Amino acid sequence: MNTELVRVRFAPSPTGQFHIGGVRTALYNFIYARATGGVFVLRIEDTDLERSNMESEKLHMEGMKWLGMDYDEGPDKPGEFGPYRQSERLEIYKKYADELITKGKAFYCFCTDEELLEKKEKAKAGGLNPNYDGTCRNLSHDEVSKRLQKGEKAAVRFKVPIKAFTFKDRVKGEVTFPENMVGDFIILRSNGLPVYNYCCVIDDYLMKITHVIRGDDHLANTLRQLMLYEAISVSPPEFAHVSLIVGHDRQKLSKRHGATSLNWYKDETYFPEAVVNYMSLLGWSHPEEKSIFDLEELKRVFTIDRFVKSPATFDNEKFKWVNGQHLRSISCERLLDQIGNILPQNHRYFEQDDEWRKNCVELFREKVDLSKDMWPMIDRLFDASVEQSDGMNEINSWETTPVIREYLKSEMLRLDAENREFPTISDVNSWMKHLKGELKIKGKPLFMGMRAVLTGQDHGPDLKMFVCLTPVKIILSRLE
RNA sequence: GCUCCCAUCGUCUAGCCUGGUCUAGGACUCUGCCUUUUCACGGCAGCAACAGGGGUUCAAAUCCCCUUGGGAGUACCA
Repeated sequence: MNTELVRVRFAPSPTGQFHIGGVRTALYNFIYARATGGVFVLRIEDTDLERSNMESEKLHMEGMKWLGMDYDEGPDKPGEFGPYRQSERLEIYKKYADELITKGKAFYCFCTDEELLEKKEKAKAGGLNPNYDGTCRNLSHDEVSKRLQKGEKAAVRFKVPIKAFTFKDRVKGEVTFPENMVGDFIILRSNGLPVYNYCCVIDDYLMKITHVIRGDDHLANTLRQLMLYEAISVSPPEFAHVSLIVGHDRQKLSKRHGATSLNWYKDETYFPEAVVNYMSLLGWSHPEEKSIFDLEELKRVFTIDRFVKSPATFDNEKFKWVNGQHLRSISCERLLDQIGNILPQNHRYFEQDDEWRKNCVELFREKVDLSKDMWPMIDRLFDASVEQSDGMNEINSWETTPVIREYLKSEMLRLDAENREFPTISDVNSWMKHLKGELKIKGKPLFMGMRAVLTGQDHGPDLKMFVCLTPVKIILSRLE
C-alpha cells in the first residue's frame, strides 16, 4: 500500500449557500483524512470573480465548524502550502501557464466570443463536434507578440494531445476517454484569470493532494486534468468520483427541489450529528449496515470501497427519522441549549426553573423527530383553552367525568390557596387513589377523564408528568 | 448530436469483484399486533425489488453482449 501521507481537500466555490451536496463531499474527504491520519485542506475556489463573495466563504467555513469538520489547512489556518484562496495564487497560475506556452504545450488565442460561437454553430450544423477549430494554434511567434503588443485581448489555450486517456477511479473503476473528446481548452481567460480545470490541477499538485474525492459531475473534467498533469510531468492523484445526490425527479439536487442549503436544515433544528449521519449514508454504506452512528464511529469504519456507484435520492423522511434518533440520545444540556434558541425570548418557558425545563424537554423529546416540533407542545402547557373534538365530547358524556371534574377542581383550588405553582407527582397519585378508592372510578374512565379535564385534550404525553409541568392556574381555568 | 457514467423493494441500501450459502438481507415509509390503561418511543409481524432480452455455465442478482431507461459533461462556470 501507499505509505505516503494522505492529503485531501474540500474545494468549494464560494458563490452562495453551503449546498448539501458540498457538505457530503466535504464530509467524505474529512473522514478519509481522519481515518487515515492524513491532512484535510480547505481551498477556496474563487476564480469566478463575478459570483464569488466573502459571505459565502464565511458560510462554508462556519458550516464546516458547525458540523465538526475541522480542517488542518485553509484560508484561516495557514499551512506550508498556502495561500488557500485561488484568487491569491494568480501569479502561480500565470507562471505555469507561461511555462506551458514556452514548451509549446499551450498557446495564445485571440478569437473573440462571437467568432467562437459562430464556429461552434457551424460545426454543429455540419455534424462535426463543436471543439475549438485551432485557428490560433499555430500562429507564428512574431504574429503573437505583435498582436499582444497591440493590446489585443488573448486567452491561453491548452494544446490537447491526440490520444485516449485511461485512469483508475476508486469508485467507478477503469474509465477511458477516447481521443478527440475535447478540443483545445482555455486555461487562462483573456482577463488573466485561470479556469477551474487548470488551477485545480496546479493547486492539487502544489498542495500535494493525494486523493481527490468529489462529485460524479467532475468525472468528465478528469480528462482535461489528466492532460494537464501529463503536460507538467506530474503523476495525478487518486480519484474517487462519488455519485450525485438527486431529487425525487432523479435530477441533480438543486434549488428547485426546495431546501438544499445546510443552513436551512440548521434552522429547521436538525442536529449537526444527524446531518453528518444522514449525508454519509447517501452513496455510502456502513460495513455492518448500521444506520445510526456518529462522526467518531465513521472515522473508525470509513473506507473508500463502500461507495455506491448509482445516484442517491435525497429523502427528507428518512433524514428526519435519523434526526429523531439523535434527538433521543443527545445530552439534556444540548437539548436545553437548542430549545432555548428556538423559543421566543418572552416565552413562559424561560420563567421556569432549571428542574422544570429539564423535565419538560425530557418529556417531549420522545415524541418528536425535530426539536422545533416541541414548541407547540410546550405552548400547550400554558394554554388554558379546552379542545373541542369528538373524543372530548365522548369523554364528557360519561357520567364519571363531571365527578372527576368536581373533585379535581376542589383539589386545584386548595393548591392555589396554598400558593402552589405546580402539582407534584404525589398530588396526582393521591388524586388517583381518592378517585379509585372513594369514588370507585377506575380504568379508562379514570385516566381519560382526568386527562380531558386536566389537560383539555384527549391525547398527549405521559399524564402525570404533563400535569406536573402545567401551572395550577392554567389547569384551574381549564376546569372552569 | 457526441462522450462518459449508472441500473436490486416507492426510497436509502447489503449481496456482485472471488457465480452455488439468495425461496435476495437490513433501514425509512405504510399496515397489523404487543407494550404503554393516552400518545410517542420500543418490540414483533406483514406489504414490497434483482429493468428487458440474449449468451457463458451443471448453476447467474452476481460474468459477457445488446436493448431500454436514467444521470452527468460537452463554457473565457465550478
